[in-house]
Amino acid sequence: MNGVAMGIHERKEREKEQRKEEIIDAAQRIFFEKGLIASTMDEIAEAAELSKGTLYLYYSSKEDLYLAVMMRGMDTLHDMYEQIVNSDDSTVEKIIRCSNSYVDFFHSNRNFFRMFPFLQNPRFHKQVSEEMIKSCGLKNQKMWDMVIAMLKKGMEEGKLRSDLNPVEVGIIFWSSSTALLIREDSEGPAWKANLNIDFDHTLEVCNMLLMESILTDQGRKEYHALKKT
Amino acid sequence: MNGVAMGIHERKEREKEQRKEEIIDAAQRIFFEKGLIASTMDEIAEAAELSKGTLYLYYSSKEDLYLAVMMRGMDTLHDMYEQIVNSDDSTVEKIIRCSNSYVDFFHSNRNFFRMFPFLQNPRFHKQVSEEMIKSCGLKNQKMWDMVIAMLKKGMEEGKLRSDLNPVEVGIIFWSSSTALLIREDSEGPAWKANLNIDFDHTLEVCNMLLMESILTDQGRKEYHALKKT
DNA sequence: GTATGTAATAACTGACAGTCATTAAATGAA
DNA sequence: TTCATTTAATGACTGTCAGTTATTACATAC
Repeated sequence: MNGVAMGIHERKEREKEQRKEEIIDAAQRIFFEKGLIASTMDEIAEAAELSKGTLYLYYSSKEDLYLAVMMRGMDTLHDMYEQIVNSDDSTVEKIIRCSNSYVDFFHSNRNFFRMFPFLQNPRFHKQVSEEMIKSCGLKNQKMWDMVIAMLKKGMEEGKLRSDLNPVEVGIIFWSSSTALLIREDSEGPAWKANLNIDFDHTLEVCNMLLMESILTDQGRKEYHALKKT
Repeated sequence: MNGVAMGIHERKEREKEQRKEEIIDAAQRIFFEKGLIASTMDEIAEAAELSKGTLYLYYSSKEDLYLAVMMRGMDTLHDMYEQIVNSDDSTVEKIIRCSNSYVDFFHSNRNFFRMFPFLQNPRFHKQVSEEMIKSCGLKNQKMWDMVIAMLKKGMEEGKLRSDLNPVEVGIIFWSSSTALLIREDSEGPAWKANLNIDFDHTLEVCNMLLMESILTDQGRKEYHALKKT
């Protein structure tokens, strides 16, 4: 292989990546509109201006393609968290900002948010390639690591109760927020109409109740001061 | 119509109900084993020793049949809660027992529990008959009413903070418990292996943190006394 | 014993995920 | 420039499955 051949090889590699992105673009439009079940590979192929067979040269199943789209959402969320965690705010402030960001993400990226529960259905995973699962898990891991490190630091600073397990605290916050937002998405209007419940408010209350319990006296003082501003 | 004819009519009615139950029996076996997606109506028909066409005389779609099975699980859960709420335990005690019962239900009826998230996916609902949705919603409503009434009573008794909305408190407890149990089901072993997290313990911590925050001083005293026994 | 209504069937249809034999295009050597 | 070879793309095809429908079998009523 000479220099020219190498250049072609690299260009092809680049074009392949580009094609993969174009396919995700098309898939995103269709999945956002109709969800996983109602979207068909033929539709996505048409939207991508490719034949269906070609899609399978780049992604090994519909579910793989679905995950590829979802990963973009995870990237967005990851970047938001990274920015917060790496800021020079105090830990208490960071925790508050992380909670708020999750709600913001829900409101401004609802279509991505709706994809996340897919991961929780183990029965779907059988359709998904091992590679994609690993890639997804890695991204997830990175996000958790950041959050857990933040909580651990809060404990070392004496802001958070150090008799708690930071991993457990992370799971509790994340899970309860996610659950309330999923409910808001699927049943929000009904609860609003029947019992005048606003889920955004409910989530605030939930976080407030949990914060009250996980903070030390020192942390709680800071928390209340911050809430007033 | 004479008396004899009426008797036949009633018998037929009875047999029809019985057939419906037999179909649910068969569906339950298949759905438990393979989940919604991987189960086929042909399999269920074979398990019920009927033709597929006959299933559609009794249930209008696969999803309807799935919900019919799920409702059995909801009945079980409903009965557990009814018994607790109607007992003569104190309100604080009832709340604790409700939380524990939910975990018990998860462990002894995991196949039913796995069906519940189906309700949270709005995209599936299009396949389900209006009638079945209504029937399901009603059962749900009854459970919520019980729980909310219990919490309201706790506030009136001065055990729970009365500046909180009992509906919101109910949603928060229910959602966070559900979320943690779903996670336990799908990712439990992985978290146990990687970070030595036990979700049953995490859920206990979560409930403890929330309880600490929602109880009044009086309620908290009772709570701690009860926890020691 | 025959007409009528009801329960059940099984062959059929349409939709869709995924495959594969074939075609078209780009590349590189002669 | 020509032609062989590799790579990308196609679209017709297959198998599966939810849901339908024309037909059959049977119980009831007269």
